[in-house]
Amino acid sequence: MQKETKYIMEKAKEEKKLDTTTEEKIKQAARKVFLQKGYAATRTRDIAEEAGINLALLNYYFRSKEKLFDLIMMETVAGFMQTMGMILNNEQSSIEDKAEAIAAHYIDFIIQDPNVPIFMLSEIRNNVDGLLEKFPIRQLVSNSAFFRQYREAAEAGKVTESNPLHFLMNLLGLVIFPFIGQPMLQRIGGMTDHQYRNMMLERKKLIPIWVNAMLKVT
Amino acid sequence: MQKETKYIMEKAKEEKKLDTTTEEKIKQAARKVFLQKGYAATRTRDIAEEAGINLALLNYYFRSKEKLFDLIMMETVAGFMQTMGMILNNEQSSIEDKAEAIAAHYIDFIIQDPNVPIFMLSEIRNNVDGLLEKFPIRQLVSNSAFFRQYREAAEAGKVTESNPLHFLMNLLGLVIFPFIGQPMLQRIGGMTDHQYRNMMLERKKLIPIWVNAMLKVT
DNA sequence: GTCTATATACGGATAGAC
DNA sequence: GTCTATCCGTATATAGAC
Repeated sequence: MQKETKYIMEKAKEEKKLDTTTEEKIKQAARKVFLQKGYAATRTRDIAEEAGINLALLNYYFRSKEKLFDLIMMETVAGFMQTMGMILNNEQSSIEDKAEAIAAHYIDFIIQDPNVPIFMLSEIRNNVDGLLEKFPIRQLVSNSAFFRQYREAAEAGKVTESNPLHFLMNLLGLVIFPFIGQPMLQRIGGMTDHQYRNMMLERKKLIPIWVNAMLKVT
Repeated sequence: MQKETKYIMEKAKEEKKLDTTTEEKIKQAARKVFLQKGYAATRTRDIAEEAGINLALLNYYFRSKEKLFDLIMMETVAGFMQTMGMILNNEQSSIEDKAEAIAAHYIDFIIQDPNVPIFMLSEIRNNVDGLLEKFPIRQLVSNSAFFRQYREAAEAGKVTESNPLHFLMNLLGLVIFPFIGQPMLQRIGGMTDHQYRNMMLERKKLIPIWVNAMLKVT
């Protein structure tokens, strides 16, 4: 009876309070600091302070700064790619639908977590070694329903540029660049954070229109 | 007579040999390493080694790592903005001409120095304090001939989206994003460096067509 | 101006008490 | 699991000889 009570309490601790676990607090703090400052510029002490824990606990739970970073990086890239794969491989939706879905999803996504793009792109540049190799990019993207649909449309003369990679980089550029260029672009526009955010939300409707127009021109 | 000879020699040293000066060698090395790895990840020893000079000379000429970085950063941003200002403030050229000029110039420019965009954008993110404040952005961009022309065209119903900032961020996104996303995009396409470079060169012609199409749609 | 040697500080990581 | 105290490598910067 006493044993059973103890067991239940431990289970509750593991499952219900998972978000307030020390380990989890460290991970969340690490995510915040790493995404803000990048790997090289963050000190393990910053993370400990942000998490409100003792520095030694970071090494106790995650062994090293690098291992903790790799974990955060993997989760972040995975979180980013997952939806991409879902959308691009939807056999039911058209090319236009997919573009709209990507714009809508990623604009909302990045507004929630604005540092994700610049973080991923600048860390991948250094981590040339083999971070991307751990993700099934060719399966998820190159061999996607989208790429097949696009090639078919090009052969049928329904789109004018035959390379689907141009289309994908255009779409992602229109969605992502305004966020990574925000410090500069917002200053050019003389806008508040709120105004800039609204402009990004506008683009959920505008980008599908623009990319559809791009599909039809010589 | 002796004085004059000495003067001539010093002048020659200053003007002709300027590129092989120790000071200049350090600057060039610093530029290379900073742009590749970012401020936090570069060590002054890396720069000294790259320049083939003694570490102490770096501090002798530039006082500190941070001062040297600030110099490189300022020159890089200035070099980037200068042509932008020239193109946007050309009273003779049309909106379409300007888009074409920007695409052509910056694609060539970034191919020569591929790290410039991700370097600028990721360092500006940290340097929130006041790097951009040192540049006359509003004068160069917000009050440019381009912004005026665009607003006039919008009023005359010749372009469908009335905010020139949308147009500018679209154009820059189409030009710049494929470079900062290269590690990911090149992998998706399964391309060699050479093939990717050719694709970027293609875009000098394609981007003007695309942005013109975007100008005309609802 | 350029070198060697070194001061000084900082950051990652661990030992060991509780 | 969590803390304090500390070790140790490394990075910036300078002192001082040449």
